Amino acid sequence: MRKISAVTLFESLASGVRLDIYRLLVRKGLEGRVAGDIAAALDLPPTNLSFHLKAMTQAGLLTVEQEGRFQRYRANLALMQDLIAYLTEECCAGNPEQCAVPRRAKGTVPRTPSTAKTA
Amino acid sequence: MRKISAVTLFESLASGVRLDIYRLLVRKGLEGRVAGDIAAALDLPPTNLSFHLKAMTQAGLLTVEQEGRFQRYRANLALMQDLIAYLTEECCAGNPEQCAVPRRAKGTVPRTPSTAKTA
DNA sequence: TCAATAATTCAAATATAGTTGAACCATTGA
DNA sequence: TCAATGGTTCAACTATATTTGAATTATTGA
Repeated sequence: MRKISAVTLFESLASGVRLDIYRLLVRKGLEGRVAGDIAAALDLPPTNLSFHLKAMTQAGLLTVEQEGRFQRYRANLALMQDLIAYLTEECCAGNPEQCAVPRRAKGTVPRTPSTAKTA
Repeated sequence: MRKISAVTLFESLASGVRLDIYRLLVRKGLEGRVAGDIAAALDLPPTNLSFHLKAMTQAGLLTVEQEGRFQRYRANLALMQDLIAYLTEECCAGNPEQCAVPRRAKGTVPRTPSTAKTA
């Protein structure tokens, strides 16, 4: 993960509206939700929702798939794993004994094949 | 973790400058760094650094301790654990088998006693 | 005591992000 | 075919964040 994408990802979560969108989609997992449902759930005007969904999708935090005239959005969980790894990379460099952060090799994602990067 | 603090934390990381500061301090672990060293390392004017350090400290992402006329800043690693847990709370609700996120009970931090919340 | 050092606060300026309604494009079903 | 539906884009506006230099506070060491 490069710095620019990390900043973009944090920007994607640094607003109440976008954090709500993300958490809603995390809860829904692979099912995701179509834009209209998200708008209804969060009581957002469609133009505003679209603005945020676009930003989040461009950041890679969400994926989108067309279903007829609906757009289905899903949270990209794998990318969140990468972001966490980036943040804690080199944590307590040289002093692993003082480090509270559970680490995993860079770029790996545990278990399921269902969250491959789709952005 | 409440939504308000999560948003504040993400805002704290949603800028190149602040992300650099945070990562620098994560690398330094318990040692941390004094403000002047951070300014030198990142080539920032002191007023601007101070602005960002204040925001990050108020968000709880950093802790600060006075040492004579120096201010020593450290990354609050425990809080980052909480933030990650908040994000993935209820991930894939009802469908844990499709969930790629490794989870831990809310509010817990693994291993070391050295990262107790100090903010 | 007092000049030097470390860092912060303040106010003004610039830059960036968020919101809105109107207009638009694509898909569907009658 | 074409009106209805789902969603996005655009342009204008509002709101918020970032940066800067000057002034300020606190601590230290001579």
